[in-house]
Amino acid sequence: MDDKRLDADFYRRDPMVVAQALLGCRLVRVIDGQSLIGRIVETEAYLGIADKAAHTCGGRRTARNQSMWEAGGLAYVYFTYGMHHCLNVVTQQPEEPTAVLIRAMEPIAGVERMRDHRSGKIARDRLRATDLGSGPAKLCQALAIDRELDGEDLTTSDQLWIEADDLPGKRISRGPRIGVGYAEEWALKPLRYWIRDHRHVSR
DNA sequence: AGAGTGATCATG
DNA sequence: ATGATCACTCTC
Repeated sequence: MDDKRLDADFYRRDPMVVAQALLGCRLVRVIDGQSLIGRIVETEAYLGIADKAAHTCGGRRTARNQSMWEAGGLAYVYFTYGMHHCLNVVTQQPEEPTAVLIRAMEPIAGVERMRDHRSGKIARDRLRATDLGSGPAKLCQALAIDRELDGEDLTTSDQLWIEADDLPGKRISRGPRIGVGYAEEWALKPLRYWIRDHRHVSR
């Protein structure tokens, strides 16, 4: 039953490769014995020390970003803007601090529980299907992902992992990453990937 | 287009 | 200690 779980070899590759390979895969979050599942439809690659948009730019190593310095296959969850969490998967080898940001998902299972988690920000009856996973902080809220899951090993965890899957006939688009305007020449590099024309992509 | 929000980090 | 920043979201 676990044969589709992505293993360490999947994650220990170039983040640009992993970012594209993750499109269509299933993100699984188990909470209180219930499985919440979303299909990944949008990602961004962060290329490490040289990447001026990455948290590890210039070799920065802090308490927050420590997970990015570990081996590929861990979760890197960070907190920002005083209220939002975002989920990354760590890629490559230890001391190669690269990662892929999960930017959007299509809710697949446990949708009512996701709505519960998202209610409060938006009144429950105003929540549309695309309000559950069409952004990195929205999907973390829907899946109840916070810093407690930072450093979680996605290859062995019973709370959070990713399974191989595909969307037959999907087309991949790419473009500049969102929200990294400060990153100078790195701001415009096409390191954001998404499934073309998919409803649940952000923006 | 602007506000909200507080952990995080570089500075000193 | 302090101040600036922020891989975002919501509402206007």
